[in-house]
Amino acid sequence: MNIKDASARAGLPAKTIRYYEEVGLIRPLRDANGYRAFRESDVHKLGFLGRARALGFTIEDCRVLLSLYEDQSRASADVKEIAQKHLAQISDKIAALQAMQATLSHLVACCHGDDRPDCPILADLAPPG
Amino acid sequence: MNIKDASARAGLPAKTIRYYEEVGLIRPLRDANGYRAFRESDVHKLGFLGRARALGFTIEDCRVLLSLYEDQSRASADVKEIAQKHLAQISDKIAALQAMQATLSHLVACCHGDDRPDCPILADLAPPG
DNA sequence: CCTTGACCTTCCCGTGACTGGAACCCCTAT
DNA sequence: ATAGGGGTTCCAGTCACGGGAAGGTCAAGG
Repeated sequence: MNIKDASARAGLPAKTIRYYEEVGLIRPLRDANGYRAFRESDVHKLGFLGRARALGFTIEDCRVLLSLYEDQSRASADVKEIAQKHLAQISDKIAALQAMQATLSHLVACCHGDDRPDCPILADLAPPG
Repeated sequence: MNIKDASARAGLPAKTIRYYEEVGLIRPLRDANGYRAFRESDVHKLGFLGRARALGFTIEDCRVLLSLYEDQSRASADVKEIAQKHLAQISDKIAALQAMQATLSHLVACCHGDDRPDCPILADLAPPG
């Protein structure tokens, strides 16, 4: 299977697939003409990677998750730990964004938003003094 | 005022200040020895930039906001529009992160997390079929 | 006068996870 | 022979800096 079909099957851009090979997440075979030859197992891995990335795992997390996935003697605790750390980071990001959201939505609500220069948003951004 | 004092006053790393000059957000004077000479107005702008960045505005947003800030004849509607667009992006990011959070926290709760290989997290990441 | 150490300068590389594009090769159909 | 639609590599750019090297400047102390 060439890269375009693998791309369609995995739902990932060809560029992304080449990148995943570059960083060593997959190792497709090569045809005599140099074209990548994807096996079912490669497409399967790409699907795994696409889902893991969609959940926000980093490439390095994906590397570990993939190796755990393929290790039949893994401990589920190892997977859970990675997921929990990632969850904590997600929570941190959400909290930071919600803080921005709170401040900004308040300021936006206060700004009359017409052609007059008076603006509480800029007033808040200005340093005190 | 040299860069270290400006850094302390503005609460921004010296590296960041140099970067802001590089991208044209500030234009400090130069002493005869080539050192940057920060005026009060420069420090003031840096404070503005630090706050705007803390609210998640991009550098390009900051550039526009700063010009509006210094334009006494601005229309508050212009400021409000930028803030509203930014707010929309923040909301999108929060929603995406919350979706990840929901999926992941469910999977984490389902994973017993011991030394057995059975793991619903990996099972969910695996493509169907 | 010399040295030390804390400043300052510019310049270049690295970050994460790709994306776009150039330049070029391969294969099939017309 | 050529046109097109694959494929390949490699380089540059993204965003907002941070790290670190190489070297200039300045005030204080011996």
